[in-house]
Amino acid sequence: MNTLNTTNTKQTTNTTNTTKVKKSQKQDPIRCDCDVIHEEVVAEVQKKLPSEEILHDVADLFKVFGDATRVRILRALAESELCVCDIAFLLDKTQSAISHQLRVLKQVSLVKSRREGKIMYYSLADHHVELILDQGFEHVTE
Amino acid sequence: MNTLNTTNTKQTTNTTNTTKVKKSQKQDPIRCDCDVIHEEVVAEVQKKLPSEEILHDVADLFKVFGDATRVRILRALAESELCVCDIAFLLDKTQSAISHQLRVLKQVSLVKSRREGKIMYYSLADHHVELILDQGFEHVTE
DNA sequence: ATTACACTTGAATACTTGCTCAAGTGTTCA
DNA sequence: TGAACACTTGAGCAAGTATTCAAGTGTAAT
Repeated sequence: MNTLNTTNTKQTTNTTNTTKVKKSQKQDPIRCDCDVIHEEVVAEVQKKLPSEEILHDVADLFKVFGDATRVRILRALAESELCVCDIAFLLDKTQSAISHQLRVLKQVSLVKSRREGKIMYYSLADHHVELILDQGFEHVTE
Repeated sequence: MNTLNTTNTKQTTNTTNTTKVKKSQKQDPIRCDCDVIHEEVVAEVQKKLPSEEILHDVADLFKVFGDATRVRILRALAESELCVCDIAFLLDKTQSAISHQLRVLKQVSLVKSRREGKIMYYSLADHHVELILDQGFEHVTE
């Protein structure tokens, strides 16, 4: 993220409150290859943007929801605890494929598991997961 | 998704209510390469699973949220309407990269745009977008 | 008209990722 | 102990994707 240095840049007087930033005055490292910056607004937004780390974590979380197989698994687990074989059967995929995906889901704490003999039972980690899912379904089926 | 045919499969009597499905009895096309199926539970879940199409749409929606650059754009637009150049500056990316991402966001109706002279102003399409975003941030920062 | 410029777009590339295959673990039961 | 099996794991591959680069639009001002 670039940082605005309002004191150094010349503010041209115009109606829409935009600023023409001379290329030579631009700070390093600037990759934005354009001139018009709405300085005040940008400075304000800049202050309110969450940290890079949190932004990334949020994206990673949504990334997990961004696969049809995983959404189906989560939707199924929202109905009932299931073993790997059950899920593989339901989704018509191999045990291995499901197991891989369950690992992903577990890494971001969306599902939890318990062992009973040879069988591993998976379920949703908490109710919050369902809330996020439902939000997605709501947006799609409107 | 495979379909259970409860009448055809033999139910073995055991404590955990699981069924051993003989490989020869399995329906086509079954790719699930395991034996234990909790028939009743699976049949119940099967009924409640949303359609393939909706599941896919939901995954596609979340997929859009599953990229750090797009999350940053959305977070920024949640604060204020911005032009492409503003966003490029804020995120330290090229106009082109931002423009590509804005197109993706527009395709799934997460942002809208208006032109004012040479400048295109982008903003969130509706409040619902913010809700989904907030859910993600809430889950991450707990 | 011509120039300037905010933005878009298509192709190419580097990177990511979901699945398969084969091998390995952990548990039960004879 | 050894066989059976539910599940996990790592490597490899095919498909998808974010960014860059270069060229192209649309608008305003001279």
